[in-house]
Amino acid sequence: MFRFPVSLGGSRDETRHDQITPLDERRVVVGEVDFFSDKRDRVSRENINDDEDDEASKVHVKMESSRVEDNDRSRDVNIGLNLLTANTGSDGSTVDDGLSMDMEDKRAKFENAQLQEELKKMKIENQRLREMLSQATNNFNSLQMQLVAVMRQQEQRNSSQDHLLATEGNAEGSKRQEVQTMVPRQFMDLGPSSGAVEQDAEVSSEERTMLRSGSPPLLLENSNPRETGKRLLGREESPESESNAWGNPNKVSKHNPPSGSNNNNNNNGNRNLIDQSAAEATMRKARVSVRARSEATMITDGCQWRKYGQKMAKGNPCPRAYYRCTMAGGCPVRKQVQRCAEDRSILITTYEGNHNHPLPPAAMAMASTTTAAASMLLSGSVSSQDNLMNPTNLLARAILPCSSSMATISASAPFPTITLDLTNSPNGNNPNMTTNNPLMQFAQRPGFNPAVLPQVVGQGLYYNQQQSKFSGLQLPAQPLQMAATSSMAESVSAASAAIASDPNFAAALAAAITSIINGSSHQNNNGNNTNLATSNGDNI
DNA sequence: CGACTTTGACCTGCGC
DNA sequence: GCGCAGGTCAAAGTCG
Repeated sequence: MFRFPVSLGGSRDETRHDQITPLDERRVVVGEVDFFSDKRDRVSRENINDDEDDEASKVHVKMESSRVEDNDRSRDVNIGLNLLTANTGSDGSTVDDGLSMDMEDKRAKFENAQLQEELKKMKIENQRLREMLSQATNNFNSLQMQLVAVMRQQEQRNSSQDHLLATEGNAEGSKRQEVQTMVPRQFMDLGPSSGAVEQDAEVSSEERTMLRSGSPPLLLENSNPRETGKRLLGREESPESESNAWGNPNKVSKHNPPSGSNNNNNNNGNRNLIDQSAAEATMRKARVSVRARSEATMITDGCQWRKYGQKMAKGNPCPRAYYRCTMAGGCPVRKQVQRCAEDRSILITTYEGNHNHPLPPAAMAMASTTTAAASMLLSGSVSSQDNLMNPTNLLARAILPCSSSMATISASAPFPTITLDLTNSPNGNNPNMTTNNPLMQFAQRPGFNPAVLPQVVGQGLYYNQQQSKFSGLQLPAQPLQMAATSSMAESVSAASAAIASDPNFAAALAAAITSIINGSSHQNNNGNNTNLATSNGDNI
């Protein structure tokens, strides 16, 4: 009995090519015809390429010499020519002066062609370097602008602090500043902690041992009362309460302040808790939006979803669908799916929340992507495009080592949202992305399934998340470090090379992303280590 | 029969 | 205070 492959969508041709059964002879004929036509196409394409090459050399040779036909022949036998010139045997004995002149001529033309090839390569390389330079310049400008913004913020903070000092006293003001500076850190802690089950399932045993033996949480918490509240709050949250919080963010803002005011008569404590609840609310509202071209109604991300609502959004003729994760009861993760109003082939999927249950690898990847993106989004103090250039934003650097147009952070949206745009085409506005961004190289492969990319991204980001987790817990990140590449540029080129050479694009991409992230995390770990130094001083 | 989708009603925040 | 828009709920319908 033979089972015929059933394709429930996607390209049928692939399965037909792969699985041909003896009873399938009629289809084999079709397959053979198709294959032949492919092959013929390929052959003809190669011929065309050869012709193009010949055309190029012809053009060149025409400038050098009028004997075009010889050039064609020399192109055809250029390897043989080398052998002939090296061979002074029997053939050589019959060569007269006229023929040797002809051979020399051919050799010269061959060398010309080689030089032409090298020149072409150099031009391409030159162009690439120029593009990299312009991007580096852009990055530099962005960083410079960000630095200015940060300095301005610092100034504003100082001025407001002075005001506080005048009104509330020194201690109050300094504590307030500390709270402000701690908020991003808290975000980094919150993300992983909220998905504790999922995280723990993936952390290796050694890492867990390190977590427990290296720095007992209670010790840390007791030693640093400022962080105690935050950590306890982050960890003691039951999935149910979190689910409620995610389900209705407004409830958070309603419920949390009274609890804070009940527990603390101290103004400082109140402020801390209010800040915490606000920060948590912000974290929970953080969203990761993925734009991808897809005809399907939904991106398959490995999770089970249940639709719980549909609404017509203003300004978009396509309805917005609301889904809830049903892989575990009370999972707070939700997603919205909507087609783009301008281009209906673009599917916009917006995720929010962290899963509270173990996930299959594919789903885990997407979950890691959203969590990491949310952490990245909220770990920075500024919600702007410039923030993407912050070296600590691993996601940004992992996804856009060379370009900032693939992901954007929206500060104007009601919730902080990071958008991963996978819809840019090679013919789009930013051709640099295709040449320098390994993700885009992958995304633009024929037959690329947009649903796969977030998963692959997630695989890489997952390691990021782990590192964020550790850094959030004030643990040394060095044991997790792998051999870091010397620079981002090397990582990118290595990634490109890996993808280009490996037929298994998914595996190659995973390797590439890992290498990129290693490069990033190396830089980031340096940053973390500086944090570590200060926080260790507090904690120990 | 259970899981899922559909769809109208309801709740909440926000701007005027 | 009112209306609007976004988001959620829950009853009814559908499907395997």
